[in-house]
Formats: sequence, C-alpha cells, structure tokens
Amino acid sequence: MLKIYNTLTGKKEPFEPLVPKTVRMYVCGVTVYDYCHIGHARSALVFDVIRRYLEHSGYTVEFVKNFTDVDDKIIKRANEQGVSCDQITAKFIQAYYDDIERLGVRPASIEPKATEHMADIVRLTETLVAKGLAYQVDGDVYFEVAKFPDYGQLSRRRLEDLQAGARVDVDERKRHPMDFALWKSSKPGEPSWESPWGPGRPGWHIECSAMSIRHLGETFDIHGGGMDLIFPHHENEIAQSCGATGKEFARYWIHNGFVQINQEKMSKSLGNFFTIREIFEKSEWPEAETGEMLRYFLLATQYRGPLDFSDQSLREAKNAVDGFYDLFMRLGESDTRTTADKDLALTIERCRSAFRDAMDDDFNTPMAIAALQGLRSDVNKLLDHGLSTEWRRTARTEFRSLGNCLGLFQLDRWQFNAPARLKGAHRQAVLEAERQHAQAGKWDPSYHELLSGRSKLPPTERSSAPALTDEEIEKKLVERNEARKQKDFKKADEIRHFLSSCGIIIEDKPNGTSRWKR
RNA sequence: GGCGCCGUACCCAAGUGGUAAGGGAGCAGUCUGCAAAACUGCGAUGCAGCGGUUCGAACCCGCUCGGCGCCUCCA
Repeated sequence: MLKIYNTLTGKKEPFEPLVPKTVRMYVCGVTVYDYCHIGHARSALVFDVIRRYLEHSGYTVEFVKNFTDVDDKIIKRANEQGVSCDQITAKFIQAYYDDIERLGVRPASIEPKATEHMADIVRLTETLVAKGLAYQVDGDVYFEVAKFPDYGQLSRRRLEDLQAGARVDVDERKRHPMDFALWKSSKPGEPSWESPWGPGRPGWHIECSAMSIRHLGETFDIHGGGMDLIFPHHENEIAQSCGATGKEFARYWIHNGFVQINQEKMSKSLGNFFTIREIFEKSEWPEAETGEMLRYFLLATQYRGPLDFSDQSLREAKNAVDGFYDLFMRLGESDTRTTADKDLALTIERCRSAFRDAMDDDFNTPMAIAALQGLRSDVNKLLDHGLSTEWRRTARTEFRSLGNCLGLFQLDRWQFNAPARLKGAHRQAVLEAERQHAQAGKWDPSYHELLSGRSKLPPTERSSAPALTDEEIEKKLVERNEARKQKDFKKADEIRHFLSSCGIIIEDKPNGTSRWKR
C-alpha cells in the first residue's frame, strides 16, 4: 500500500486515486527566463520518479507539467536583452528540454503553456468576480483572501500572522494586504491579451489553476512542486480553484526539499549557483554517465529533505554506480555453471519486496537504492558460485526493470571512474608510463593532475589522452595475454600500464582471458 | 514577530517507541604472476546537548545549542 506524505495534512496517508487505477498529477514546472539549476533538476527528477513508480505499480498516470511563459521576470529579461518575450521563452523552453533530457527525465503527458490558456484564465477570473471572491480595481483584478475562509490551510498560516508589507510596499488599492492579482493591466510594450477588464495579462498563480482544471478536471489526485511554492503559490491556487469550483482541488500535495550548497540555499544573490549544463560541461565523464551519476546522487536523499551539493558527493555517487556496472559487465559474460541458478529467483523476489516497501513508504528512494545494493551484493555472490548465462540475463533484466523506476541502470556501456581507481605501485607505474608519453609529445601533461587525485570537477582533459578504439584495445589485450602465456610478465605489465595511462582498466579472469573497461 | 525544516560513524544517508539499514572512503584478509573485480572481516554501547514520559526513546514531550528555509520572486 502506497503511502504519501501530504503537505495539506502534514501526515503520511494511504494513497487512493479518485478514479481507480488512474492517477492525475499536476506539477509546477519552471518559469522560463533562465537556465535550470540543480534545484530544478531535483524537482523534475523527483516527480519523474514518482510518475515512473506509479506506472510501475500499475497506474495509468496523466501527468501534466506546465511552463509559465508570461511573467514579470520574463518581461524584465526581454527588456534587458532587447528581445521579445517570445524569444526568451522559446530559448529557455528548448534549454529546459535539453537539460532535462540529459538527466533522463521523461516528458510529461501534457506540457501546457500559460499563453495557450488565456481563455481559460479569463473565464476562471470572471467566475471568481461573479462569485464575489474577486474585485476589479482599474484594469486589475484581485482575489479577496478574506472571502475565502480556508485561506492558509496548506501553509498552516493564519491571515493575521501574515505580516504583509513587512518587506514590500502594500498596494493601497487592495482591500487586504494579502489579496493577490488574478489579472494585471499591461503597460505599453508588455505582452497583453483582451479581457473584460481591458488589455492585460494573468497574475502569477491563476495560470496553474486554469491549466490543471483544463487538463485534469476540477478535482485531481496529486499536485506537486518545490517547497518554496507552498506559500504563496499553492496556497493561492487552492483559494482560486476551490473558490471558483466550490469543489476540492488537489487531494495530495507533494513538495520536494531544496538543494543547498554548504548548507545554504542556492541562489543567485549568493552566487552559489550551479546550472545543469554547467555540471555537464565540467564533468570529466561522458554525458550518459554524468547524467546517471547526477541522478543517483539526487535520489540518494529522500525527496523531502535538504540535499547538499558537492563535488565529493557527486564522485561518491559515480563510484557507487560504477559498482553496479561492474556487476553488469560480469552478468554480460557467459558461463556454463549452474550451481547458483536455483537461488536467484528467491534473491530477486527479496529485492523486489524490499524495493516495493521502500517506494511505497513515501517514495523512499535511498531505501530503494539500498535494496538494489543488496541485490548487487547477493548476485555477485551467486556469480562466484556459478550462474548460467541465461540466469545472468535474468538478473540483468531485473536491474533494468527496478532501475527503470529510478531511471537508473539502463545503459549498455559504461565508462568507469578509471583513473581514480588506480592505487599504490600500479599508479606510480601508470604515472611513469604517462610521463613518457607526455615527453614524447603524445599528449598534454595536464592529464597528470587527473590521475593524481583531483578534488574538483576538472575541466575535461581526458580528450587529450590517446583515444583507443575497441579494436586497438582488443589487439593489445591479445598481445598481452600471449605474453602472459609465455611468462613474459614485464611485457604484460608494460601493456597494462600503457592501457591504464589511456584510461583503460584490464581485469584478468581465471580462465586466462581478460575483460577491459574504460 | 509568525510558520516550518535540519543536526545519525571519516563522508553521504535510512530508520520516527522495541534495542542503530545501505553506500562511498579506509584498514585487514581470501583469491591473483601483477593489477582490478568479487568475497570475508573491522568500524557509532550510541543518534547535537540537558531534562522528562515509558518496562523500554535516535524516535514522544520540554528546554538549550548550532545551521537553514518561508512569510517578496524562487524548484
């Protein structure tokens, strides 16, 4: 039984959708005026995983995630850059897709834009005015919070506690300081739409009410977003939507915690800000591996808690994922032994059950990952005892299936954290091999720093090392194993060190053959 | 001033009343020509501190300390 922590009640509650087997879910996407940072990534990822798990659990998920493409910040940005609002929003919507795709976030079922729902927005505003919950002042329309008795239920605030005007000047025309704009008259040069109150544009919150009601109905199951949206955004959405329809709006409210840097919220004013594309640009690993590493990192913390971002945590995540792909490599090899075959089914069943328990408990991804780690360890043991090719395939399939809920373990090839794994005498030998290559002018010696333990995400210098093709590597491997057979270990080691200095790790198998990895 | 969150081993991180999951890093060992992988073992008598409730508390209550967020735009 799935339980979800509901912000509205402050409790974990059993989840029962309004319509059996179907979940209708709305998530506040982004306001498109800038590149996405890791915080946006976390939010997108959290709800992507929730959606995936609901589907895995047998639900059909109608998942709506919006773009807010009319907004003060967009107008401001457009004016700064001397371009139109459309140009700004088009650019950053595309950037959003680019970034989020690299993280393996699946597109929502419907991704509506505010600008495409003006009729809905105007109609909703008219309804609120007609019901006496909103009033017009000049060309603006405000929602009157005092007319909505439940105002503050989501954020657990009383109207009297809200010290409006403490940090910003109160508009004298408003009846209550907390009244908020549904419709704003537009100044010359600003984007505007016709309305009964004159040309204008929607306020910040109304578009989400309009779009969610349009695509999911007046009452739906899940509404989500970042913690910071609880107030005022979601509070106001509830007031508008319930006020207009007289019905319950969203039934379960889910909010994800912040990404922090050194215990502080990321923000532009603090300058502690990482965009998604920045992470990819700085990563020393290929795109797919970087995406999965980031994903693992973001899911290794429960979605409601704060999450501190650091290079070290990111590297730890990479190492952890490497461990899984080490296993997948073994699972890809054939074996005729069958000793452990009979135990695999039970092992898998245990993991499935633990995984389900974890995810059912308010999407506890760290616990779910622990279950997968358990399976990794168990399967490695079975592999030592002897697992047939067929059952190896079964095990790999299981990792794919469960991993798919988290968006992990879908890759066929994986580039390992090779240089970081080298230790001791071997590392010295590799450094020496590399030094010789550098002297011979083969590649940039700055690669040294990569090998000798760097602490920051380095600029990608790997590209300056000789890139060997698979065929070249295979050829070297044959050469080396021939040497080993002849007991010419000096030559064998030279080849090993050469390959290591190119970022290739060789692992010898008991039968005299070897596997390699990047 | 109001509302709320966080503090668990070297690091990350579960656990929210029944006697501290998991991972990463580290150390030791098995295996191995070397190396890597894998496996085995080690690692918090204690969960910021102090009180209280309880047969029993990391979990409940109170206070204190430290850090953070929201109340203006923000994932």
